[in-house]
Amino acid sequence: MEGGRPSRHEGVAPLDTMDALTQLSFVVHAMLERTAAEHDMSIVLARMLGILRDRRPTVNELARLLELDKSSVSGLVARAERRNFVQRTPSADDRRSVRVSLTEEGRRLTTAITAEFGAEVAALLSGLTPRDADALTRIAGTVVLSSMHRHGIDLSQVRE
Amino acid sequence: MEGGRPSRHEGVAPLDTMDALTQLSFVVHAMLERTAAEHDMSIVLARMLGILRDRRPTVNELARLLELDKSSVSGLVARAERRNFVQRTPSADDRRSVRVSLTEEGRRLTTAITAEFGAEVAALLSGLTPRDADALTRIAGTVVLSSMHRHGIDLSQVRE
DNA sequence: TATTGTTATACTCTATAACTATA
DNA sequence: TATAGTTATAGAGTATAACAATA
Repeated sequence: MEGGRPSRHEGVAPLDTMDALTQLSFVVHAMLERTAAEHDMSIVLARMLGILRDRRPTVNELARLLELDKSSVSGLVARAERRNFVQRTPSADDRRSVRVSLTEEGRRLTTAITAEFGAEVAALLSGLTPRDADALTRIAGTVVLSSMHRHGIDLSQVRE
Repeated sequence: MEGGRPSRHEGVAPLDTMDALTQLSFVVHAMLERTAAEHDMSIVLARMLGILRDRRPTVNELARLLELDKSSVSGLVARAERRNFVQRTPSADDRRSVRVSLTEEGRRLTTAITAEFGAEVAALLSGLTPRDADALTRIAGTVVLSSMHRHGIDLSQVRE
């Protein structure tokens, strides 16, 4: 998880698979956190706004996409609305539902954060050979897809 | 960050790479979260216990390792102590400091979580060819090390 | 004066349970 | 009855600022 391996200061012991993946995950996560924090946002909030870039989901749909309880999403949306990042629109067909969508300011911020994070990722990978960078992208994509498949997640639901 | 489009910026990593890395990070993070949650722990708590496997740091040192404020760590340690995962020992040399260390129960839990998480990672990568699994480990390790180097983190402090 | 750790305070994020208004 | 969403409540996790004890 974090401590422990037979680490040597000289020669730098290679990380084992678990540590390499875990720490890579922490590095990317911390990077996302810093990028979001520069706009006074949490990762979850930035993630929700990212989802809203091309969708107008209901609270329930958002909860499924974020794997959170609907009450958690309700609060998340309320705080985002208070800051004028999103708006709630009564659903036309089902009067119990609301559609959540980005405001102009929310869209602007989301675009900015996405660009900044992309630049950070590029910097993170700048030390890799093009060959390794491509390999990482390809293999990471494979792992993500197989993980979704294992969890029975339909791509068309997630990506649209 | 999450949504779809192949929008592109000059000099910025293609969205494919950014999405692949981000989503891989989320997959691993969610996996850690589930594993920790099975023991009623958060990721941060599990991470702290992992750090304590081979160290007896002060609160300040823990704060540096976890990149948290000392007051956050103080609360984290207090909650962990209340659950009998760690203990605080007055430091011998500096009477302002305390050393934080695992209890027997904390050590047992940490070992269990580490093993479970290792099994999850193995399952996650089981669909990869051995060649790709090795490549992922090697490239992820490279990225992590260069990230640490860029942030001026000394390996001997982190790994020991 | 400076540092270590705790506490007071104030947020965000999260879940469960109870509620409302629709369906 | 069942579902969509909110609210009440409780708790973890986080940071800032103020504090006590020690250096």
